[in-house]
Amino acid sequence: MIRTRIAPSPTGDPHVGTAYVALANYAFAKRQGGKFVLRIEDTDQARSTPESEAAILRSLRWLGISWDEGPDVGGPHAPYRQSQRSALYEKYARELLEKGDAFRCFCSAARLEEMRETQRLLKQPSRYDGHCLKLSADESERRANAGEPFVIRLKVPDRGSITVDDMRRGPTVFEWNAVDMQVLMKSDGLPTYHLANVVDDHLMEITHVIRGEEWISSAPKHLLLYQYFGWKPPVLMHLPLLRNPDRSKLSKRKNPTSILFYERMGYLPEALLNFLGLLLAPVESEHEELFGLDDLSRRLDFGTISLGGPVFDVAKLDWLNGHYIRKKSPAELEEAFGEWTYDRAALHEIVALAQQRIERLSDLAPLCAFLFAGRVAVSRETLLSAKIDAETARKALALAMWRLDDGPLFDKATIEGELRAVADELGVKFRDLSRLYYVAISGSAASLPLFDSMVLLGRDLCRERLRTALAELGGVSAAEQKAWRAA
RNA sequence: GGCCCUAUCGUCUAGAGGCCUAGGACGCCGGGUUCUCAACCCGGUAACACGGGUUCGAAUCCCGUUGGGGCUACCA
Repeated sequence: MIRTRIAPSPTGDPHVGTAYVALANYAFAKRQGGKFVLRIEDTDQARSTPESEAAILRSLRWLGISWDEGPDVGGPHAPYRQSQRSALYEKYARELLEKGDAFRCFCSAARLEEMRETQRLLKQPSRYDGHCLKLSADESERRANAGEPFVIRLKVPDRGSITVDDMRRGPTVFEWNAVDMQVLMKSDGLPTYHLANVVDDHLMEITHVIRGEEWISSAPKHLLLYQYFGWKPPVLMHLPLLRNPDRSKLSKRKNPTSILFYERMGYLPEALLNFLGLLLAPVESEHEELFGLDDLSRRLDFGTISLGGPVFDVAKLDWLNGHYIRKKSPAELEEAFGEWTYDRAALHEIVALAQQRIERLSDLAPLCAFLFAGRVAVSRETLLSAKIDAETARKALALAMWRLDDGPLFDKATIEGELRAVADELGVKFRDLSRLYYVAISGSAASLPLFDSMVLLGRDLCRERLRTALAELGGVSAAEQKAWRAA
């Protein structure tokens, strides 16, 4: 029985890359009557949030992807949330420690940093130097008992090599002396991805690990863990990474990456699914181009999948979306629009906000139109004012984007607080800066109240409008980004 | 810097030594249809990164160069 999994980390917006990998796993499992598991990798306590987890589950469901086992539907290998499986990882880490396949490391961050710097200078691979490997078992035990903080690292051989086999790429040889002695247990007692992932994949009987290409270089560590535990490793398949138009790894700095964005923008789930599917299962003729989940399962073939990282081509997505919109009956389209647009309560709110600002009923729709739009047209002239020059404006937009990105909440108070903080940071009055935000968000300097509008629009659309306005003013260079973020 | 992956039209790709004067789709351009615009139909533009091999024959195999990407955390 084939068993695959998607293991998202609930540390932010549901990413289209997650959907892409989930789709590959789902389709591969279903194609041979296997099971597809969803597991939440929330071992990063600082960054994981329940809001993010809920959004990821919801987004995948919205796309039409379902799972046989998962935190919400349960299953024979529950729990499916790593934060609830701590005892397991502790047990296995202890086993490695006892067998001498792992060791406690008491090194300070400063020492490790210095070590890496030296290694780079000497043109050597970055790798733990084995400092704490020399500690005797007694001393290691004694220091741990004395309460000294430590991590547990994987012991990696100094010589020899390992071959990683990939369904599409075939074998790749890695020299052990270039593989780092990865931390398996953090000082907070929680496992890192590397340990948790191996333990869970084994326990959950995952037969095929289909994941992004960024994991290739840690595959040797994972395989070594399977060896140490005496477990049969899964078959590996590394998918190429989705790219920005400039070919770098798809990132929200340069592109909308959140599934929520595409949903709010008015893309249909079947269109997004088809688009992602096209990147996984190429077609030979135009007659095969339109397909759904079942067809993807039938056609997916990792043996021939293209390995050049595909650019996320929104123009093609647009075309597909148009196709699916036209294919609907008017009644279906009406229903889709109803689901997409604001609910009754929000509509009430919108009308209330507009009421005092209109003189004729016919003023209502134009005033509110920006709330129903994806992007709005902005120009340099309307964005800038006598009080705010282009430099200040660019910085104000960039800072607003970054501030609004973090934090689980996107409510009125949060937005107001963050935007006012930007004004303070720039040493300008918020009143002078507000016009910029009004134009960026609504397309006009005369509009509905800003913070309310932003809540209604949601984080994803707001971020995209700020990004669009920023691009109109010339964008932000890498150097500026670094400097501004540091300050 | 080190290690690894990768390379066909602008983009997604077909191509598994002769079927390739390299096919399709999106985009773009032109035409048709039409009360406008879309949609639709027809046509066009456009690519095997480069250099060496192997072979009777290479987009396809090998090596090198170059380009792109990833990893290099007590993040995943």
